[in-house]
Amino acid sequence: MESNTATRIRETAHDFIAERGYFGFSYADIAEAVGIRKASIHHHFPSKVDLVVATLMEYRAKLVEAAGSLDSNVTDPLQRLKLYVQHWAECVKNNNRPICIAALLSAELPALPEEIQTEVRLHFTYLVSWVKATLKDGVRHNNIHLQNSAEVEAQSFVALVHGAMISARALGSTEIFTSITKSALERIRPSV
Amino acid sequence: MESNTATRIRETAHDFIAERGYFGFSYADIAEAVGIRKASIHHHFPSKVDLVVATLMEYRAKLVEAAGSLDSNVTDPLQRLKLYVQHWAECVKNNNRPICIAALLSAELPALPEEIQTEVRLHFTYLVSWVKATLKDGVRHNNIHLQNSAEVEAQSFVALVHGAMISARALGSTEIFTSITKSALERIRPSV
DNA sequence: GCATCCAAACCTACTAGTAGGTAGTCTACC
DNA sequence: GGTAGACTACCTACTAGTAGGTTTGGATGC
Repeated sequence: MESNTATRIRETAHDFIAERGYFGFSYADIAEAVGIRKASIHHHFPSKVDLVVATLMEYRAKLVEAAGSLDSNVTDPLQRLKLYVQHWAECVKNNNRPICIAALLSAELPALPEEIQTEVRLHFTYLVSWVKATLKDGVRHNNIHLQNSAEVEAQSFVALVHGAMISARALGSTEIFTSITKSALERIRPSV
Repeated sequence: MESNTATRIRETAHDFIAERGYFGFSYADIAEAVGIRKASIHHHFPSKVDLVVATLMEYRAKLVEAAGSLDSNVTDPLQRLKLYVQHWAECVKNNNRPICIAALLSAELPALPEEIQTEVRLHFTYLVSWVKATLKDGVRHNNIHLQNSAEVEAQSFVALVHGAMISARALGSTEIFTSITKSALERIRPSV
């Protein structure tokens, strides 16, 4: 099992990536935030690539878990997407990792090491596939109404949420994130 | 008037920012790409902040010019938005600065110097206002159909385009950008 | 109960290399 | 002869990463 310190290092890395991207933080920054020495981070994560890959793997595992939990606990597919969006609205509002780190890392993707690129791609693939499955489930139950193929609608939904995070950060406005995503959810709601 | 070298430095900076973000490139990288020495860049742009601010100012000036040109040369508002999207589709396809640098910098905004944050915000404000005005113009001429307020629709449009750039980069697919934006334009087209 | 051993965790002190930035010099041209 | 633009040579601060020693907290043997 992963030690407490390793977890704290990983969580701090997540915080920094969400705030600054891959090149925007150093082992020294993490060492100071966690309250240990730089060399101790290397003990847990030999290289920066190892640390970021571990962070992304944990991040994706949490997504898979949360999505699975929604799937089995919330019967209404539209409601599942609403809860997904609501989660991010909370993050934006509280300025607590208000951006998906996979989306942020994707922005600087060509400059990132191959192993990290792979993890970022896996996150996008999974996220889109979950949204697509949820949309399809909604269509099947007459709970969601689509104007396009589930594939394109899922891609659009993911892109819109990521874009909304970025706009919210640019303009320092939680309101922007909530209004954009609210209107997106309204659009796929069946008109009774 | 700005010297040829200064322009080349600025253009190269734009390339690097679009590829790697603010922290992902150095004066040494630019010096090598342009074919001069590091110190010569400092002659034209004393600090990295100066360089990036100048790059963003030029970028915004180009946007204002292009938008003004569309406004006066293309009467059809929906067509203006189509051409805007098409411009980006070309960039994505040719891998030529395939991401809006304001959107990319916005992702790492909290870590950026104040002067750069200001320029990023100005870009977003202008872009949303132009899209909003174009949407309103389309509604007035029965050329565009909106389900929400022009403000929210403009915010959503900008967010969707930025998110589509990021998804395209993540999955290495031009196709994703075009299909997402195409469906967005279809949605605001009046159903005859 | 207590010495011994071991490994994980953490440390200090260091490396080579790179970051942004500066001082001062040379050259070409109006 | 002044200025723009480029240069060499340098600075300090920081980067990721390493070498090697110290502390810590069990498990084991007697």
